Amino acid sequence: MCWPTLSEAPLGRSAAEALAAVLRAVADPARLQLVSLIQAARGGEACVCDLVAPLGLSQPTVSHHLKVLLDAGIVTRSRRRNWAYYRLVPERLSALAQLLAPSGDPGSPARPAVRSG
Amino acid sequence: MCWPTLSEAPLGRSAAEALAAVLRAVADPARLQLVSLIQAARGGEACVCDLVAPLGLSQPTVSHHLKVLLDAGIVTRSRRRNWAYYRLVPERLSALAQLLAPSGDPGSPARPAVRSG
DNA sequence: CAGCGGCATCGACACAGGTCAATATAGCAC
DNA sequence: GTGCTATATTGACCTGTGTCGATGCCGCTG
Repeated sequence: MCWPTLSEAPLGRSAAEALAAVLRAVADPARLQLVSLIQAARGGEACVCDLVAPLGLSQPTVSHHLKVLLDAGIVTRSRRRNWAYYRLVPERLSALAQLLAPSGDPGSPARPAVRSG
Repeated sequence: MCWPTLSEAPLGRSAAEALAAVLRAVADPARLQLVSLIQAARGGEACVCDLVAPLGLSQPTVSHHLKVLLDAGIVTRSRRRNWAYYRLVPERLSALAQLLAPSGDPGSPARPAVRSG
């Protein structure tokens, strides 16, 4: 998927809503911890049973957060035996990062202020 | 400000909440449009009167969204005459992007999956 | 077949947050 | 001073959502 350029044209309403929907998926402490835990997990994947304890939330709540991340395309799910393994989609996070700061350089702003009028 | 590494150690609760607070500031369609409009504005700054019409929201609502961005450090405010001029802080957005995808390369994931799981 | 473990869904609750109308504040013109 | 313009704040409403307990579904075990 290719989002419609945060910093080029003045973002339309629907484009802004689509981008905001994905950002809202990661704008939650529990889901940020889930992303961090999944990424740090051995093999780059983790099942729900390994995620409930570190978060200190109930199992249904963890499942809910994982579904939000799944619907946003941040993670993928694969069922093996009785367990559901979640895995990150790094391209999605990279694409999101690109939209926030296309240049990616903290030292060279994408749009420097005009200095001589 | 330096946030505590999304993808290294398994993010603690308070660290996740701090990061989520800043992400929540930009995870809103109106505020994304504001960021886009301010960045595209001449001189890199815009006053409230120029932002109300494109957003199609009331003036108090636009002021509210600008305050959220201001409190999150996404924009700065400077008053001249009767107008309040808002300007982006590109470092803040870049720092946020770095946290989401430290590598920044969509083609080279930060943590490749081990194959002998 | 019955039983059990892992995960998802449902229903309900409480709180956060986006929106507006009304009002307040600050600076300029007269 | 009064009045006007630009912006910020307040109060209220209503939707969205994070949370849990209870329950349902699925696959494995015996």
